[in-house]
Parts: sequence; C-alpha cells; structure tokens
Amino acid sequence: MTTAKPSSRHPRSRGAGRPSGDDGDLRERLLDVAAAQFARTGIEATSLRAIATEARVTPAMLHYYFGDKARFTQALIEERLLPAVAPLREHLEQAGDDPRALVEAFARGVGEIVARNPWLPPLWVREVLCEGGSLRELMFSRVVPNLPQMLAQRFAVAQARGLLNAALDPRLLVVSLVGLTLFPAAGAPIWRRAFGAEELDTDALLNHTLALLDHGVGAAESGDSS
Amino acid sequence: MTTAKPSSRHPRSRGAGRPSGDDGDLRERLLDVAAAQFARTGIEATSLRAIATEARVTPAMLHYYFGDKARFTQALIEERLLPAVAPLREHLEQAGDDPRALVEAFARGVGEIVARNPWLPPLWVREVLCEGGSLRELMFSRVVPNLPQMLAQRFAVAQARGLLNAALDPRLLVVSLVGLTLFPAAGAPIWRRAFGAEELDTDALLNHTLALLDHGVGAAESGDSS
DNA sequence: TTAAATTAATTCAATGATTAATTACATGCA
DNA sequence: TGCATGTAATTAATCATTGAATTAATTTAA
Repeated sequence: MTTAKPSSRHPRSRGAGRPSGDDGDLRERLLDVAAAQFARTGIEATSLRAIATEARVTPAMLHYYFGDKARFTQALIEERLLPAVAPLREHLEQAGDDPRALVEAFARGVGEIVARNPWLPPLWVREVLCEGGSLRELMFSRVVPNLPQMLAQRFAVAQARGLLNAALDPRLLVVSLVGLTLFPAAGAPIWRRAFGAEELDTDALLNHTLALLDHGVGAAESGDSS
Repeated sequence: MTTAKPSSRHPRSRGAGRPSGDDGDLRERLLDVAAAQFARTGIEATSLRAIATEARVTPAMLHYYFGDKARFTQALIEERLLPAVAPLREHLEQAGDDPRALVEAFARGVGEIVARNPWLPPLWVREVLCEGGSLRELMFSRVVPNLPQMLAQRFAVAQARGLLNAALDPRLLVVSLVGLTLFPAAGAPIWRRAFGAEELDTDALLNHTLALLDHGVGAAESGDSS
C-alpha cells in the first residue's frame, strides 16, 4: 500500500504535484463529462471506460477520485444535480398565488435551469421518470422533496378562491406542467429532426406554453396578457 | 452442424417436436418479456441473459429465434412497436379538421395504445426521445413517418380558418400535445409516488388534458363541452 | 524527498455470441 | 400398431470481449 488513497473523500488539495497539463480540476471535468454522457446514453449503459476515454484519462482516475460507480453517480447527484435544480424552488416560492404566475414561474424556472444544464432533461427523463431509473428514489428524497405536492397545494388554494379553472385537478395540473416544460426540453433534438432543421427556440416554446395554458386551443376571444 | 438452424427466418411451424410444456409460442413470449424489460431498464442496459432468465429459458434461445441482439430488437420493433403504434394514424385520419377534435383524437388514441401496451411510453421516452436512444432513426423512418408534420399541417389549416388560437404555433402545439399525453403515461409510477398511493386514472387524465386544452388554467367563463 | 496525481497492468465477473449435445414429438414405414 | 427416424425446440457448455475494481509503478511539482 504505497499508493496514495483518498478513498473516502476528495483529494481536492491544489498545490500538490500534479502532472496534469490539462485545464481545471480533473475531478470537475470528470463530473461534467459524465453528466453529458449519462444524459446521452443512460447511467447503466454508460461505462466508466467511456467516460474516462472522453475525458482523456485512464479509467483508474474514476476510482481514484470517486471510488466505485455507485459513489461516482452519488457525487454527480450531489455536485451537479442538486445545485442545478435548487433554483426552481426559489422561483416558485417567490411567485404569488395567482395560478398564471405560478405556471409562468415554473416554466421560466425550468427554462433557465435547462439552458444552464442541457444534460439535465434527458437525464431526468431517463433516470427519474422511467421505472427502472437509477435516480428515482434519490430525486424524491433529496432533489425536489415534496415540491410536486407543494405546487399542487397552491393550485388547490387558487382553485378554492375561484382563480383556477374548476375543471382541473391540481395534481394533474402539476403533471401537465412538467410534461409541457421538461418533455420538450428533453426531446429538443427530436423536434428539430421532426420539423426541419430549425433550432427549437426555447423562448418561443415558453411563450407558446404560456399562451396554451392561458386560453387553450380555442380561438382566443380576448387579447393575451403576457 | 447437426444443429437445426432456422438461421435467417422464424421456425414458427407448430406440429414439430417441441418439449415446451409452457404456454404459447416462446418466440412471442420472448418479445413480450423483452418489451417489458427494455421499458424498465432500457435497451442497452438490458442483457439478453436477463431477458432469458425472466422468460425461464436459456440465453441461447434468443440466438436461436432471433440471431443477435441487433436483430432481436429489430424484431421487437417490427412485431411489437409498429403494430402498437399503427392505430394512432387511423384515429387521426378519421378526426375532422376541428382542432379540438384533433386534439381529442390524439389524446384518446394515445390513451388506448398506452392502455394496451404499458411498456410503450417508457420505451418511447428512453429510446426515441433521448439523444442516445436506440430507436431514434427507426421511429422516424418507419413508425410514425411524418406524422408530426401531418398533425402540424392540419393545425395550421385550422388556424388559417380561425378555428385555432392564433397565438399558438402549430408545430409547438404538436410538441405540447405529445408532452401532455405521453409524458404522464411514461411517468405513471412517479406520479403515484409523488401524490400518494392512488393509481393514476387514465380517464381522469384524459379529461383533465382536454379541459386544460379547452379553456386553459384561467377560471372557465362558459360550461365545458365534453 | 515526499506526497499527490496519473498511467499501466491485472483480476474477476458479466455479457454477447455461438456450438454441440439433448429432448420430444410427428410422421413414414413395416 | 409399433418402431425407427428426422427435425424443431431446448439445454448445457464454451469463447472472446467488455466492464468494474484494484494494485503497483511512475511522474510531477511543492
């Protein structure tokens, strides 16, 4: 055992002898590369080898910095997923009780998060939404604990005050809202492919979503209020 | 080479000596098991061994009936995915030009398909929507060739006639529609988990979606028309 | 010269793919 | 009717490859 073993915790310490002629912290780079690759291929289907290769290092580096794959994904969650999603909560808490404001806050918040972390939607869809996803439990217990319930609750209050379409179910509205925002983001490449080469304009999507939620599909009788 | 080799094509033929004390065609069963497992774990991350194990047979059976993994998934697409999705096209073609009717036809069609093939939404989300999905190209070229464009086109026509909210983009409306229908279906387990133990009622979801698309989130001024 | 950072090489299990042997039935033939 | 035989269906066993995890050796800078 002459090997240096950071085993449980990150080495971090700068200043030590590191031959890395590369850019910033390798540890960070590994997380970034992994986030992108996990989003592309899925966590289970992505080999540590592939990550290491894309990061131009040996697979052993992953073991050096993170231990095993489980702890690696754990680190990814702690240091990428959680910080990325955190702003959404604030967005929502700042929004008033008006359901339209809530909806807009949610859609705008998701939009910003996605803009900053393009890898997030595919990862979320794959690993949280789907049944066998690796991040299911974690997402619920740590990332957005009872955020869906909180949102539904506020919709329910708005509905009781007559501010929300009475035909809607507050909880299903949350589901719809997520579907309208995260789903298109996750599928951006596909829409591009389906509807010609144009990039999916996130601003346009946001406005469209709000317009849809404002009036529905029927021809609007009054002007919009955005 | 004393081995029987159906190599290129399905053996199919009944009447021959088959020790299988099991139920129907093993070939079919393998496809069903695989569909479920692929939906749960993802195609890449699912081993042939796992499929064989769950089907209570040897991995060699997969090779016997299908060849390699690529041809196996190909068969799954041809014999499960394509037939499953086919009805949607008819549904849409029968619907009139009224956007509400179109929307309802789509939502109802998706609902029926999902009810019949619970494995479809997760598989679709994973393998078609996401970038690294294995079925991307195939889906577009074979399963629903230019169906999105067709839908968008009809929305555009309706819009030109003043039947559709002018603030909407026909193509983005298609995106929203898919998000509102497929996404909740794919995430059914999660909503169950998020909002207590109740099953996600697909009928309720359908009605909710239609209500949302009819009037938006604002308090409705007129009675519903369902 | 010391310790962090990194590479190279190794081990072990799992996977995809394949082959050879085995089973069970159906049919032809006596 | 009963037996031999061919063939589809299936299992057991094998092989090469890949992946995760580990260890030892090497580089680099403080």
